[in-house]
Amino acid sequence: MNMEIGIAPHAAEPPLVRKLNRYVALSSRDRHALTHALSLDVRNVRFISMLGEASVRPTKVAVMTDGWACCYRVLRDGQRRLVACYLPGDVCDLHMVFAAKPNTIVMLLAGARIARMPREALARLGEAHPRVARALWCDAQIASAITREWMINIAHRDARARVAHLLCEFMARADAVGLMRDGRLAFPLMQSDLADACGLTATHTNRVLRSLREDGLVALRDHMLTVPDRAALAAVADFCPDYLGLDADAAAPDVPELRIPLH
Amino acid sequence: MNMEIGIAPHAAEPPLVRKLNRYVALSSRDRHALTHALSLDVRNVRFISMLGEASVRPTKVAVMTDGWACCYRVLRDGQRRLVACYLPGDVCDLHMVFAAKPNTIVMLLAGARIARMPREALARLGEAHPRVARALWCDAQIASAITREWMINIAHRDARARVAHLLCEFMARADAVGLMRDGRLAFPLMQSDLADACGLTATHTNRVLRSLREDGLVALRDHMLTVPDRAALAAVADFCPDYLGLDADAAAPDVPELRIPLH
DNA sequence: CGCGGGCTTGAGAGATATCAAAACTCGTGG
DNA sequence: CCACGAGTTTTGATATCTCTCAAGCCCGCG
Repeated sequence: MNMEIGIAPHAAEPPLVRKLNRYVALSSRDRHALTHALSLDVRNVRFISMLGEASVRPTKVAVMTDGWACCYRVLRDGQRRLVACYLPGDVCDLHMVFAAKPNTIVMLLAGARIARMPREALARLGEAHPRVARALWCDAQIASAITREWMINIAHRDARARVAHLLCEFMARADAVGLMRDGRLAFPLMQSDLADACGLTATHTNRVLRSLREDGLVALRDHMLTVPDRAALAAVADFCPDYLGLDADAAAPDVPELRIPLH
Repeated sequence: MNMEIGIAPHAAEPPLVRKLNRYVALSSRDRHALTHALSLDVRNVRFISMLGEASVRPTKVAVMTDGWACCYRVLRDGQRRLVACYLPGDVCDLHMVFAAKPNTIVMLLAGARIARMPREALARLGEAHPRVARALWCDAQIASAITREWMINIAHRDARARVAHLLCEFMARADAVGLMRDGRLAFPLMQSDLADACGLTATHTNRVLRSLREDGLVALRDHMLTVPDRAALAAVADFCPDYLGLDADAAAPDVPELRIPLH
């Protein structure tokens, strides 16, 4: 039934490859090299678990292949605050590789699968495949843009809009990697995680979710997020997905000139 | 009187070069190349003014040489929210160069000076000088870490601690580029900018500043920030400067292996 | 001297936090 | 199969921080 068989073995390409290919048109050699590199060290995560150890620079870079992960900032009193979430195709810990003293940790949620590459391997890949390197810069900048957007969300919107905005973002990102099934998304975060990401208390997040549910905008039950009318939710959230860099066409006009090696 | 003459013409090196040299030990050829590239297009800013145009990808990358700049996220209703501030040595708009549709604008404050490099020139520089490229990655990741910290600040701390934290960060960064003069810092931001960066209203920020002033922690007058006891302010703010990557020694252990070209 | 932008202060409203407890879910062991 | 218990969600009542609106003040500038 798969009519794409004649075109390319796309199904075999990891989500990261497909994503990067949207930012920068990669050659088939580029894609193969990255796909291969991502196939050498794959790990399945049965239960929620930490990726690496707190405050030590990872020697490998981890890429989500399946499932969800969360990045927490660890405060000095031991508290944790959610600062990012990762879906398939996202690089989890590049920021820690460059930090002298990483102050974040990544938690892999149950059911996640990651591919890991030694940082030297990634570096060599970047040198041999400059378009891949450029795409990784784009990706890192988009990750940054997402953080900025979370900051704006927390600083600027009221609780209802915050939660709605976060959910819209998750759906947009999930959509881009084919995780949405007619308005439904397997959603492993707890309400307290959502609260944390929105700068709210769990109690108040619960009330907000109820209010959204009562308005028929959102149903969150059994680890399943259902949004009957995404446009309506986006209106509540003032959500504009441009920052995610997802619309393939508008993607970075193929300007091959800006490159900075990832050393 | 300058006893450093015999060592190196450090004074001539732009702040960015000195900063990058802390992340990655640069060769003198690296430093010269970057210094030269930063000397070709220098611009003085008399009055507050926009860098580039809203939502157009810059063709040149701007680097602060002197003074202050602010980066705003532009919301759909035309409002602006402060998402970053730049001091000498900071790259202003690299994130816009990679974005398909930049949603931020950079404002240069009166008295700022910037150096601009065409992005192709930066790319070539990165290829010819891999250590510079790696340092630019580090710098971008630190910029990201600062954004994360602002997010935590807004989400996690009360108004007093927020303002104190932001001021601590500014002082630490200013210190690193030699802008502090015995506990005093020329401080061009208005209270409403501070408020914006902290996710507070200007009114409440004013009250917080008064409270900090009454406790003898902060004096902000005549565009001059005075902090008699930085440790005391840091305690109020729960400030830990590690994320700024400023302590030269702890800086990225010279691991030359991770490079991704900036294409 | 008058004017405007930024700073300061006040009073009241409102959104969100805090504290507390009940209801529900799900895996586990008896 | 049921009971248990930990973790999660839900609800309620109250406290409080921050916002909103409004006015006065200060100072530099035309």
